Amino acid sequence: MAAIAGSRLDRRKARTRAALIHAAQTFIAEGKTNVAILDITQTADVGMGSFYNHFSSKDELFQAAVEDALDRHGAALDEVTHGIDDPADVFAHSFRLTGRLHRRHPQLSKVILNNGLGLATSEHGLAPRARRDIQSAIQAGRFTAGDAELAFVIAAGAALCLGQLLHTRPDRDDAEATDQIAEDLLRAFGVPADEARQICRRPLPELRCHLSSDR
Amino acid sequence: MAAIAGSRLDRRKARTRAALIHAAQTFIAEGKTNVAILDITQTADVGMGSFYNHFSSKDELFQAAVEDALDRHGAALDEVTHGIDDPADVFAHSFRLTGRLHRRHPQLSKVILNNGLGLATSEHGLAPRARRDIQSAIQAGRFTAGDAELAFVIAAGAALCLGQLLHTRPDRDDAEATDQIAEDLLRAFGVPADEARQICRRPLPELRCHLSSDR
DNA sequence: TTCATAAGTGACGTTATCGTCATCACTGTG
DNA sequence: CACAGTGATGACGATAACGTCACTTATGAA
Repeated sequence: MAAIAGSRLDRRKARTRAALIHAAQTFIAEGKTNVAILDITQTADVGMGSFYNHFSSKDELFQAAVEDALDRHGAALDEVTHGIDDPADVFAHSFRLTGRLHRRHPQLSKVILNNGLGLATSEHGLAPRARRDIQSAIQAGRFTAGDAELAFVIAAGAALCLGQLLHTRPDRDDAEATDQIAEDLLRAFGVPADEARQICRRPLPELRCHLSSDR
Repeated sequence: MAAIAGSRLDRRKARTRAALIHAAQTFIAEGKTNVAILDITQTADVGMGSFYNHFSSKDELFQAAVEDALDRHGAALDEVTHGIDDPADVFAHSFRLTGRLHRRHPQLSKVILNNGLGLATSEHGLAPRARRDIQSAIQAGRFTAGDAELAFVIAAGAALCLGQLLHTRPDRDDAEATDQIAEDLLRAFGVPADEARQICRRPLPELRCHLSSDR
């Protein structure tokens, strides 16, 4: 009866729901947020009527789809940065990995970018984690920025626009651009220049897959 | 026959077109991009049939509405910064005035934010002006940033997320937050700290109105 | 004054999307 | 094996938005 088991019936329901969410993410990734519900259910390969067993409106589905995508990525970041002590390094790791995500997982990236700024102030997904990391770094004296919220604004904006840049200019080296911006941000937040450079050159761990498609 | 005159008939046509664009901007500002064409024409106080005399689709109208809004703001910025010599100061002026716009002209601000990241890479509107200013500052040796494009990414992202923050947290002082971020950006781009602070405390000129509503 | 043209108008037939509902399929239990 | 419950399904009527078109009004030239 737990969330995991639920045995069969629950699993079937979850599968249908996941198929709908994944279809929605596909459409979002293509910028198509005006698709008909019928199109969504056909893409998800479920019956039209099934839609209303799970969501009462298209907006509700899209919202769930975005939350799903972000929670997956956020959880993956938490997993990877779990053992890092230096808060500045945690921030840098998260930023650099998120920057690399735009090319490695274009669908997830576009889900994020299409919802864009709304996510920056959301209480779910990446924003609260980023705020948490920045706050930690300030409290630990690693960042000297006075206002964590403004530091977050700069970092979030850079992350979003960087994603846009990487999609628009396929010729640009994503890792190089991401690391350069991460370094700039660290300096802007008060980390000494040489140290910022060193942190942003450390090797990065692999991130596990995050989209519902990546079973 | 010039763009200005066109005498009467052209002016009438332009008025109808402007009414449609303004109506579209109103809806965009409310986050309503799914409104029916009939709603738009009613808001614009023109006949339903008139719509197709000017635009062949809703998307076309919305695109025109966004371009209109941005061009107005960009032109206003150019006007105000025309006489400033120091490129870093031009950048700071533009950024600080754009930050203040979010509260002073919420409608225009929301038009920008709703289109969000797409604008950052657009060839029209604010993006090319910002790139131009940053490039000038780098060439003049005022910014030491190596890559103008990455500097632009950080600045554009900060401007957008700042707008989102100011709409989400009405309690925050918009001028203070904007100037603080402008100062952070100048430092990130290589302007000495004390100079950055000084530049971002200079008094600002008034910006003329920019929306088609503000005749 | 008369005519030609450009723009404005809204009613109307067409099309697409919605959301419901009766029914079916699957699951687990007694 | 029969029965109850939960979810899946797609056809269907209702609704809403679309885009056209025949007509009116405004403009400017002859």
